[in-house]
Amino acid sequence: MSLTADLLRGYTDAILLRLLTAGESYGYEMNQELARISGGRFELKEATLYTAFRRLEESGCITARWGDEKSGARRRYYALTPAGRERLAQEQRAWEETRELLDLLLLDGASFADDMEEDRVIW
Amino acid sequence: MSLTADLLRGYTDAILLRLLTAGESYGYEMNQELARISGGRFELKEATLYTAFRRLEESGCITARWGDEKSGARRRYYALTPAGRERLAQEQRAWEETRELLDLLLLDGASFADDMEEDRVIW
DNA sequence: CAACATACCTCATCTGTCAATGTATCTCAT
DNA sequence: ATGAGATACATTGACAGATGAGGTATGTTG
Repeated sequence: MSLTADLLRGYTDAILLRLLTAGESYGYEMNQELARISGGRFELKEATLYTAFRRLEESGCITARWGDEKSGARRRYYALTPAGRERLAQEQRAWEETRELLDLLLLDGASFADDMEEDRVIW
Repeated sequence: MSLTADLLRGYTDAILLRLLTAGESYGYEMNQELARISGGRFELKEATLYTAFRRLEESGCITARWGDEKSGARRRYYALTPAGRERLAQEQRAWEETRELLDLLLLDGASFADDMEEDRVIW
């Protein structure tokens, strides 16, 4: 099972913001970077990627500029804004909370089948 | 920020399956149980809850039966099927993978701003 | 009797992801 | 030089899951 953005739905924006904390970059490169970092496990579909950039630009989390490439395809460079950094920090906190909750709801107390009748409460 | 299913999008089904490993239950009770377990942090909207049950029933992960309550509102009891257990196990594995990936992409290597020029690779 | 809790259900809408498709430039092997 | 493949961005329409708003019905309690 290869991980696509559907499982991380809602965190695409945060992931991109996080990447940009390393400095300005552009879509294609960022997606390659994601593939590299994740050991090939994760990559964004292009449509997902570029809609995310629009969203982030419109909400003031990133700014965009066209690069002045002398050769090769044109590139659109993105950079974090202060609002973007704030948003990232907030999403990171949300992730940590979500992670704990899902750990609790999905994984903790592994064995508790047929325990309902007893006083022993698993959760 | 109160956690709703939108942040855990896609894991609603797994959460319900997990609850049912403790034995047969019905929608309203399961939602209360979720609120209790999560210390009030999490609850499913009713529409989300019941669409999830439909989905799970259609995909053969749970079975449903009407309770024979002598008094009070009628209840629809759900129970895990073998397919449901298998599905849960699979979703649990998916969650663990997703969790590690998001930790990596969102949290690890906290300080690396302006390091792009150097050979020192953060990720 | 009114309010509230219990308990289930459906419909319309919104959001994020994605497949498909299109554009354009450059490199490299044949 | 021609065709394949990589680079790089963009748009469209479809789809799935979550939710707000509304509905039904019963039982309890002030």
